[in-house]
Amino acid sequence: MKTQPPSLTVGVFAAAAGVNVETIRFYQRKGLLREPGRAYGTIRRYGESDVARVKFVKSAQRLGFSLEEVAGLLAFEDGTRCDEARVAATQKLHDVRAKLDDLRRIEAVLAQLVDRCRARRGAITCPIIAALHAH
Amino acid sequence: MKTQPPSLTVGVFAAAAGVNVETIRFYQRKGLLREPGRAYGTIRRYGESDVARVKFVKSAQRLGFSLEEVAGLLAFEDGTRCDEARVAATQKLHDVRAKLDDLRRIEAVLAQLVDRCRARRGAITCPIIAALHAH
DNA sequence: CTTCGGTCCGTACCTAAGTACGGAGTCAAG
DNA sequence: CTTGACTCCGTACTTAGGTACGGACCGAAG
Repeated sequence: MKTQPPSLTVGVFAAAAGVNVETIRFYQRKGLLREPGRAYGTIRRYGESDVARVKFVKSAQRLGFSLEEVAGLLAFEDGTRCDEARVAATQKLHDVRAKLDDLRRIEAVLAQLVDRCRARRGAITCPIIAALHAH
Repeated sequence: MKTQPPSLTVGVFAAAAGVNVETIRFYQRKGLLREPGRAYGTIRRYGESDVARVKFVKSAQRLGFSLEEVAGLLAFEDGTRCDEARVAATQKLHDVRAKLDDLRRIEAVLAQLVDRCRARRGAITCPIIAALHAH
């Protein structure tokens, strides 16, 4: 596992992570991302792990985690003490599983809709709501 | 299936749906919720189906759907033409499945972390990022 | 050693999704 | 028929998550 030294400028870094430079700065202000020290000069350099981190933030966000929650997830990676991490991770695991259940329900209903629709049964009054109704 | 007539005032309705009154009005402005006509008087009445609808919106939101996307999902229920519905639903189905994949990945990593942590292997440098790294 | 794109930083602005406010109207109970 | 709680409506404010702006500075290329 070669951990190459930080070598990317913000511009390159941001592009690699698929966000814009301002977002990087924003995440730094929020404490989601370190501000690398700037050896030899006043310009900061970033590494691949930073890119991965930002990509992770974006993925988690798409799944409905707020930046604050993402910060919680990232804390595990950042070496919180084992006990705290376990408790927090267990909690998050519950959350995630609840989300999975909900999503699976939606998936089932959508799949069914598409299916019925394909079978051309005239007016399909799709019961998406009904399906979710069961909480 | 008894569809009782609208009989709830906004206040009761909002409480039943677990949101506040202003949110109801907001959803109406956004077209996510009908504004019931007000038979006999100037006060609006809502029914159980409205409650279900709002609850659905809230569920979908928790899963990372924006109100706009939720509106899209609800359009199926509201009887769009079959062809359009099928196309849109198919698209949504892809989205949902992508979300499911991501969530499952996170679930796996979290479960693994909790597990390892329970086994007390000292400092766990949890590779949440690495796991998500594979997109 | 100039030059010109990139960085740095503070501050201002933007959209989504609500929340709050205040005045006017309503309606059921006393 | 008055009161007090609730509704209605427009408008303004708030929070999260960014985006945009503009002046000063840096640093590699010519």
